[in-house]
Amino acid sequence: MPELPEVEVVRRGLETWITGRTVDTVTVEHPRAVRRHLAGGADFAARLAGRTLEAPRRRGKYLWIPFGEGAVLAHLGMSGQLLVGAADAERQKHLRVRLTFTDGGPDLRFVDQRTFGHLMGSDLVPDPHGGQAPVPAIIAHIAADPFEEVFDDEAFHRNLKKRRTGVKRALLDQSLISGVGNIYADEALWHARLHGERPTARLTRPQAGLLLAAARGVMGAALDAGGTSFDALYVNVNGESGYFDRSLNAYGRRDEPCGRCGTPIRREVFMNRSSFSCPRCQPRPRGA
DNA sequence: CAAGGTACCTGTTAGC
DNA sequence: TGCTAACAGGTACCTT
Repeated sequence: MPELPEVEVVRRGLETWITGRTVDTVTVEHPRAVRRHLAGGADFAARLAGRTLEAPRRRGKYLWIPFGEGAVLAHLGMSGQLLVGAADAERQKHLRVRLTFTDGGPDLRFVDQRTFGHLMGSDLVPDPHGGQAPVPAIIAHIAADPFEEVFDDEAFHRNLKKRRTGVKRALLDQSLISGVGNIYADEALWHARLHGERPTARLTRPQAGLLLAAARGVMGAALDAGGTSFDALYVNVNGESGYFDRSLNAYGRRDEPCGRCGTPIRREVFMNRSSFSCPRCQPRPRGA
């Protein structure tokens, strides 16, 4: 599933392949792919056609390609792919949007099986979190991600203290910290030896620091490995899957021994999804 | 306003 | 063999 590292791999691929190229045609193959572009698919296409694309940018799991005062914003959802390939390549079964370029070179395709992803046009506004570069207005509520210079570790801890929720919920809350999804949340919690239902209000500053370091560590390692792949759904911009799942310590490892203490990893259902943790290293908080 | 539940989706796999 | 249920889960939206 595309979380921050996977989206960054896609961004880098796009940077190589589409920066400076001018869009020729835009074909929306499925209206759901542009459902958040409220003016509709025809408007989406019209806003993009003829534009020269600048270097793609990213915050958390959101990716955007600026052009002048606006941008095309992408979220890959669970299964979205942005594929650069030969303009005459076979049509993918789940092709949602296709862009061709005036140079006649490789096209750009948004392919998305489960359709949770989307593309949309958005105006750019000054970064509400203090960054130098403008950001799409529609993601103003998305927090900086932990690899950004403007991410404030102390503010993150202060915000955790103010919350009345569990630490995994907080990690998945993109308005507190962006880019972390279910997989890297479980991995970061395992490294920090915290159960996901530990109340954020009682996290010490060292614990919060350890958690941030763990999140940066696991996502950085995944980025170095070129993104994680658990099934054929995630493919980077060049169509090649990344490999990282062997490095996972908790996620998806039910009943396998914990890498620290050997206790079988447990699976719990939380927020309608799976959570994996070590029963010994990450004991449930009392009363939870 | 914070917190938490749920709809939205489709392909694969486990189980009977 | 064929069917059904569970599962994968990010985000907007809704209710409390």
